[in-house]
Amino acid sequence: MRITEVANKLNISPRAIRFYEEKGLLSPAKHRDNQYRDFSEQDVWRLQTVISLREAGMPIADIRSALAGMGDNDAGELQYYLELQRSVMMSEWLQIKQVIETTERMIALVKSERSLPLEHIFRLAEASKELREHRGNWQDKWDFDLLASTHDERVAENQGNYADYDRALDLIAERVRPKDNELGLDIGTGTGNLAARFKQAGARMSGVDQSKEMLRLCQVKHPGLETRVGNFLALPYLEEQFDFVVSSFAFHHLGPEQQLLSLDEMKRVLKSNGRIGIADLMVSGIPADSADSVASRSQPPECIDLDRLLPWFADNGFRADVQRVNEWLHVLCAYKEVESLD
DNA sequence: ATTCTTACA
DNA sequence: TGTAAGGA
Repeated sequence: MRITEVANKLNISPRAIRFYEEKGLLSPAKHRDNQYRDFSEQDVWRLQTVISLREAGMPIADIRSALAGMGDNDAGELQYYLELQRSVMMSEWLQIKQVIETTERMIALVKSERSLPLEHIFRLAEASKELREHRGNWQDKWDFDLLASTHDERVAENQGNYADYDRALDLIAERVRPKDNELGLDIGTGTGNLAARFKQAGARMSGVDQSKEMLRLCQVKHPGLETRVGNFLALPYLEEQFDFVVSSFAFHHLGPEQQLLSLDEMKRVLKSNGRIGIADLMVSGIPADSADSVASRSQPPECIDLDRLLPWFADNGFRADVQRVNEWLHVLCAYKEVESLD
């Protein structure tokens, strides 16, 4: 196929194709006499991959390394990158939604009073700045795969805590009480240990993880789970999809602010009467003069501060209760508060 | 008529 | 990446 034909079929300009070639993303054969490019099916397929990844906002340089990692015509790898694309688009969509919301508030302000507070303008500016910078966030997602290969070993090493780990997973399943055919989401599902418990109880489970390697292992262990590559702060699902959202030993990886954002995300994908269950390392009542006492406390490297988390549940109409498994390990369950009609 | 390369916006 | 120019 000649370049114009390919360009028309893929809806891009010939110039773009030559540009990608110049950047080392393609290397179509060229005719001996006239130097006309001749695109094989494989070339076209590869080019389509480039286009898809570009549309997801991936920089040329990253596409090059991604393509280097996968052979030609590798559908499995492409699926992963397309899932990554969905994940990124979801996250951009959320940010756009925020910009729309602040814009609407500004419109309302301009309507009522004619003044427009300066701080709102700044807020809008920062929001769109984040949106622009977001296209550079691909790099973060690469590193997680390095951890994945080690994951199984680390879990195996954790035998000391394994009893409690298992007990916590049982406990969370017991508290959330999945019913037959309910839809559930496991965030940071890893190799699917927690999700599998809920699936056995009759629920239809989806699992999100940042690492494709992790999900690959998960698919092998639990073929019945639907898995998606995604971020805790931008779950790759639409609103009100799930009856419950659960997570184990993943939440503490987030910073304090991110934990709250993540709860917002959980609420977004939850149905109106949805439940939340979290099993993780948690502490409460850290003394105000924390500097000394925290240092003196023994183990927790990263830990969830319940005093920060619990107010969120109250503010968002959840009734939360915490059950202690051991000194650090807790199980937090939250149910939608039922309006009392008296 | 098409495509190619190169330079520049 | 788009556009323009000059050649094959």
